[in-house]
Order: sequence, then C-alpha cells, then structure tokens
Amino acid sequence: MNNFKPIKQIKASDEVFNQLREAIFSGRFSAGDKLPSERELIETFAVSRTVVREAIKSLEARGLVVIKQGATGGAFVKEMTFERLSSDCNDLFFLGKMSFNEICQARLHIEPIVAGLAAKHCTPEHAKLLLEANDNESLTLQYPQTIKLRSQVHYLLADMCNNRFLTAIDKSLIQLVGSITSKFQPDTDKIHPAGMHNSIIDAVIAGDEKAAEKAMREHLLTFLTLLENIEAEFRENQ
Amino acid sequence: MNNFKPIKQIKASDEVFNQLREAIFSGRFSAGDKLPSERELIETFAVSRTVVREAIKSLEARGLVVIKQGATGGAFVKEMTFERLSSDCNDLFFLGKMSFNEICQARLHIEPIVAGLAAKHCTPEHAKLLLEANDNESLTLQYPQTIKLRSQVHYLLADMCNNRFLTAIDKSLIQLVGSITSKFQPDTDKIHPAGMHNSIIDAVIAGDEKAAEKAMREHLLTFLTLLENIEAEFRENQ
DNA sequence: ATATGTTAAATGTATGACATATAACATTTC
DNA sequence: GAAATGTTATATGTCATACATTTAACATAT
Repeated sequence: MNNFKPIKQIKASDEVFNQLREAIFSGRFSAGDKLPSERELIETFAVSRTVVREAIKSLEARGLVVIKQGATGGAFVKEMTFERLSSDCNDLFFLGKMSFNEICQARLHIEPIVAGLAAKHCTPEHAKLLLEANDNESLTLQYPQTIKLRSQVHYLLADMCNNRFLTAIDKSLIQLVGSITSKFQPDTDKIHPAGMHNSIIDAVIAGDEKAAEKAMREHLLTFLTLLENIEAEFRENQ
Repeated sequence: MNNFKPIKQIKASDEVFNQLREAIFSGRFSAGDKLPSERELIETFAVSRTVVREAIKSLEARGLVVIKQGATGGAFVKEMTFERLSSDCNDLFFLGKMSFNEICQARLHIEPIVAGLAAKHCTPEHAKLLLEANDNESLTLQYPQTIKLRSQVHYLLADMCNNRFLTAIDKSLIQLVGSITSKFQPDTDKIHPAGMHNSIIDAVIAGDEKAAEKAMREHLLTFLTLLENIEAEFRENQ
C-alpha cells in the first residue's frame, strides 16, 4: 500500500506567476493598478530578480499587464478586452487551424444575428455614430486606414448587441478578416465601395430586427464572396 | 516639413520573441519540433541569455511552446488547440467581463446554427455516435460525470458543423455553462432529464436543417431558462 | 520663460556561477 | 544476463551583481 504522492516540482517563476494572476483575478489588483515593483516582489516572494522578471514577462505575454519603463514605470494591470480572443484567433489562423473560408462562413452566420440585436437596442446616440461612420467611409486615406474606415460600421454594430460575448467574437472575426485582407491589398473601392452599409443602417435605426439581419446577410454574401475569390487567387500566386 | 520618423525602440527580448514566433507561424518549426537551445539562440541573435530566456518564456505563456528540462529538454513547439479560446472565455467570465446570462444568450443564438449545420453534414457514423450518446444519458453516475454525459450530444454536434471556428466557440460555451453549473450542483434529472435531445437528434439524422435549428432552440429555451433561475437564486444566497 | 541639465526610480541587458532535471550510458551486484 | 545503482553530459532553472536605458520630475542657467 503506497500512500505517497508524487512531488510536484513547480518552477519558482510559475509559482510567482500563478500567485500574481490569482491576485489579479480575485480583484486585489484591478485594471490600471500597478503591481509592486520588481524590488518589492523580490522581497515578498524571496526569490531572485530573474524569477520575478520571468513571471511578469509571462503575465505580459498573456495580456494581463503592460510593462512601462522609466521613473513611473512598472507592471500595470490591463483592462481585459476582446483583444485576447482576437489575438488567439490570429494565432489559430496563422498556424493553419482555421481557413479563411471558415472565418468568413462564421461571420456570415454570426454577424446577421448581431445586427438584429443591434436593431433591437439602437438608441439615438447609436444612430448618430452609425451615420457618422457611414459618412466617413467616403474619405480617401492611406491603405490600412481605408479598411478601418470601411469596417467601422461593423465594429459599432458589434458594440450595440448588448452581449459582450457576441461582441468579442464578432470583433475578433471582423479584425481577423481585416488583417488577412490587408495582406493582399485589394482595391477597396472595388470590392467594398463606400455606402455599402446603407440598407443595414436604415434597418438598424428603424429598429427592424428581421430587416437588419437580412440586410447584413446580403451584404456579407456579396462582400465576403468577392473577398474569398481574391484570397484564393492570392494564395495560388504564392 | 518634418519627414523624420520616431525611433521605435523595441526591446531585444520582444524582437527575439517576434522572430521566433514568425518562424513558428511560417512553418519553419512545426508542432513537436525543438527550437534551438538557449546557447545556440544566444549566438544566433547575439544577445544575452536573459533576453533569450525571457523571449522563450513569453512563447510559453502564449502557449506556443512547452519547455522541457533535462538532457533532451528544450522548447518544443506545441500543437495549437482550440482550448486556448476556452481558457480565454473562462478568464473573461471570472474577471467579470461576461455574465452568465450573456453566455446563455450567446448559446441560444449560436447553437441552433451549429445544429443546423450538423444536420447538413450528418454521416451514418455521426448518427451512430449521437444515438450512443443519447442512450448513455440515462446512466447514473457521480456528479461531475452526469453533466458531462448530458452535454455529450452538444459536443458531438459542435464537432459536426464543419467549421472549426464555430466548433471552438460552441464548445467553449458548452464547457463554460457546464463548469459554472457544477458550482451549484442542481438536480440534473430535474432540470435536464435524459432524452431531452431526442427531437434534435431525429432532425439532425434526418438531415433536416431547419427542424434541427428549431429543436435546438426550443431545447435551449427551456433548459437554459431553468438554469438561469437556479443560478440567480444561488447567487443571491451567496 | 524657455531651454537645458540633473537626479532618482523604475525596467532592460549582460555575465558568470551554481542548482536541478533528465536521458543515456557505465558499472556493479547478484 | 538482468536488475539495480552510479556516472556523466546536456539541457533548463535560479541567484547575484554590475551596468545600461528610459522616463518623469525637479533644478538650474541663460
């Protein structure tokens, strides 16, 4: 009969990392707060600077803190945002775990729902923002900016759906499509001219859920199909 | 006229991190491969060991590599899985960035779509698995196991939708609901008796997309509503 | 008052020494 | 010969110290 348990040899740096992470999760440090300086952590945990630094580096890599250098520097707890999901989606895509087609199809399924919900919750302020964004689409700018302008309406709608999970997912997809698209620099005016969102915006502002869904679905069908063709072509020329 | 650009002072460790990450993304190192040892990287990048180690630590924190100690140790490229997304969702929930209600609502919107897609792609093998899982629901087991049994059908459907992004999202939601539910241990037989998925399975096996969507939506409506009430009650008693 | 210099406090990097983990090989012991 | 034990080589893990760099705030000079 053997009641011994295996020794769990966990690395000091991981232990420090875990404790700091728990402290953040428990709310002991919240967004904007500064973690103790390296010097203090060294004393608190009674470990070397190497260990403390590696732990903080890990926190940074996981997106839990940002590190600022200089006199008023330190590790500051970051507001947890959808960017975490977004960056993971990026990783998955670039590691070949998802195809461009799958991302587009997912958008095609999810974004109409989001648009519908946005219509349900549209306030006058929202309407104003949407109309502004729509006007700005016709501005002429440098390349990466154009994509940002033309997708602004999508981001706004994502924010309006009143469900932070769907917001996060939707934004990740929009961002991902954008960042992939920017790789093969298509003529934005050709595949996504200004004003393409008019009917969606009308429906949303009118509060017409079904119409918003339908308008979004149709928009995505034309736009994403075009994009997928360009992407496939681009991929073959590689 | 000022054509100067600000100097981008990027940290050596970040630079090393970026180069290694790109190497992994580009496929120069793929899953299972070992990155060069610290010693080699020091020479390659002409930096100190500190820098190399912090870079690798970051790769580890981002889940891109696992580090093994010992004679045959080193940093090995990890098979990237969708569990990353799940863990992100967990973080978001426990940091208070999403409510239980939002998660349920998201499921309510997404899972019918997934069920519909599953119906479209259902093969005889899938059908077999679904029926098996359905039979197993009536087994009586310990607590955490019961939840697993009763959600097996959902996981299977998630795998059948032929879109790895939706699969990942759906599984994350299912898993999250399960892990939250297990905190307040409700009487599973009461809120989710065996056989609750019959109509969904029928529709999916019949390949009837619309019917599958509808059946799933109805199932979730009754089940999740019950669950949300229990959760709200539980939360008040805290 | 503006520009410039100084200082202090934080993180960033370099280096060398030693600790530990682990697989592979060598040796003993029966 | 085989099983247990010891040895070694090669990784990563930790510690300690020195110095570099960044940055904000303060001090000084012109």
